[in-house]
Amino acid sequence: MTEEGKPTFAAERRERILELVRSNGAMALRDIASQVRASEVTVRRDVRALEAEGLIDRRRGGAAPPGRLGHEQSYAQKTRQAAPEKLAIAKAAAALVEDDDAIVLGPGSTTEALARELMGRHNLTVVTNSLLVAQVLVNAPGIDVMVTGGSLRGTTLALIGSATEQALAGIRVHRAFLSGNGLTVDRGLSTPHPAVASVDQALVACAQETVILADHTKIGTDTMVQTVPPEHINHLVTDNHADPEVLMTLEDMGTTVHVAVLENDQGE
Amino acid sequence: MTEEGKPTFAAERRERILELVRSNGAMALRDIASQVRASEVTVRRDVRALEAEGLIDRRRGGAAPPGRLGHEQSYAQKTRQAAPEKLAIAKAAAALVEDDDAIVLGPGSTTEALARELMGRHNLTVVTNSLLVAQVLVNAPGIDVMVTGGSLRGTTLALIGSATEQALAGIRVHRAFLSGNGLTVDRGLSTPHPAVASVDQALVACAQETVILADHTKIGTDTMVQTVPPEHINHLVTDNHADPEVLMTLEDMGTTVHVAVLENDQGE
DNA sequence: CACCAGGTGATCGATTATGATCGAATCGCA
DNA sequence: TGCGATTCGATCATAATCGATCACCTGGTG
Repeated sequence: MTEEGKPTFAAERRERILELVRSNGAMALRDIASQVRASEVTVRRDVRALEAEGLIDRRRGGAAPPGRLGHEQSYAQKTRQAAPEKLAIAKAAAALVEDDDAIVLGPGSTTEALARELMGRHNLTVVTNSLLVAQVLVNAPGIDVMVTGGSLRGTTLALIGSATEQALAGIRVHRAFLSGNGLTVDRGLSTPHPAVASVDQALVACAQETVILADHTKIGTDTMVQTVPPEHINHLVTDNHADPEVLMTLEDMGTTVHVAVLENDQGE
Repeated sequence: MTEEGKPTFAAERRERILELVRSNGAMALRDIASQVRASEVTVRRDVRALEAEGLIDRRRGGAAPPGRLGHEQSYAQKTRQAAPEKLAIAKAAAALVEDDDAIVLGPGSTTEALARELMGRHNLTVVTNSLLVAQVLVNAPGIDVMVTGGSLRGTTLALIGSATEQALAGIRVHRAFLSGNGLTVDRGLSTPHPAVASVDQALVACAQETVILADHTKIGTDTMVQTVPPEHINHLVTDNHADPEVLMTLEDMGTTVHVAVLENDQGE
């Protein structure tokens, strides 16, 4: 040694490591060690210290700049988490669908779950503006899927806009299954998005009966635009955590309420 | 020179896999492995982990972007067929799309690849009857996706039927990009399915210009129903394995022929 | 001069990532 | 429907790295 003109103090060496990693991206511990003329053990100690300060990301075999791995949760994962209630509701709602029926399925993870429950049905015609629903049913042998046209909305994979409403204009089906964002006794079903609301109304308009799928988190919530007034709701399918008072009031207004019971009920 | 100073940490490798799959669409496990210089076993583990996070869709033989709209059965077949050619064709065809354009994209894996190439465009309006294409473009920020209505055809995830044609009736766009099953000098573009043919004609009818995407395996093949007569084909994009005689004949008939050249023929 | 303190390097189990292999399951094709 | 081929999952083997402990070196201090 002593070849080094610089007495490599610890702090100085760490600065150098930081610079190296910042400019080179991920680096192997070995390479860092050779660059700063220190043993791997020492560099490992340094990197560990830098990691504690949040200045670096440590990983097996080396180090990398921090913050690179921002894994965002995907839509698919979100739907998986609230699954049990939605599944129960979907199973209950499936009882309202008969063979040889023609129905409308709106967008939403609950209706998507309902679609999955319908897979084995025979001679069913399903009209939907949800690409998710369409995809679920595309391989079901006994089911005809009709997709409405429209502008594709990225967040929900639903079709909306005037083209959607036009496509729905000529269609008449038995029941429409919808799942909005909020449901109250006063204002019925509501959604925060005006264009979605408009389409929801069109979906309802082409069915003889309207079925709302709403888990308890949605009941009592009101959002911006009303889509279905309470007196137009023929059926409501919800879970057993919903407020019984609300349900009774709705029944008084003529809605048939179906309560899906969760089997393994985690207490609260 | 991009030497292998890259340490290839697990986290970086997974990021790379994500990017690969996101930009290339469905990929075979083997190809991913060779791209990231890791064994298939390792890639399988990575893909499994990514799937658990909901960031990727795993399927037999490979991985695909999440979002559920998949080519389940046709996946293996399609990815193996002529992936590099299709990619090259798609890249070439992308040159025919300008910003602020309005175009029609038909169904098919080649048009789907084209859709992927268009991801970065601004102010683009894309009309399609393919749910696959719609799915690809749904997350592109600068692109409006209009989906035609219609009956969902399971094998290709395309919308067909009179509803589709009706939805297209009121639409006028600059160019239509189609990819049929066969293309000959005598009969132009053809497809084995009558209903698909009818929709293809409607797609062409609402565009000022028609662009056909066809790799060499399709050229010279004739199938049941003619969809686009040769004199209506304004542009043909194909690869450099196509029969030059056919191309010249088409050019004599007024078609502008674009030949995509394969750059890297790796690992096949 | 002896001793201590901080930093550094070396060594040794323990842990981890990776790759190979084999039975099982699945797919494609006839 | 059955068969060959492919792919998957699981287990094991290997190699690399990690964490911890110890030894050493250097400089300061009583």
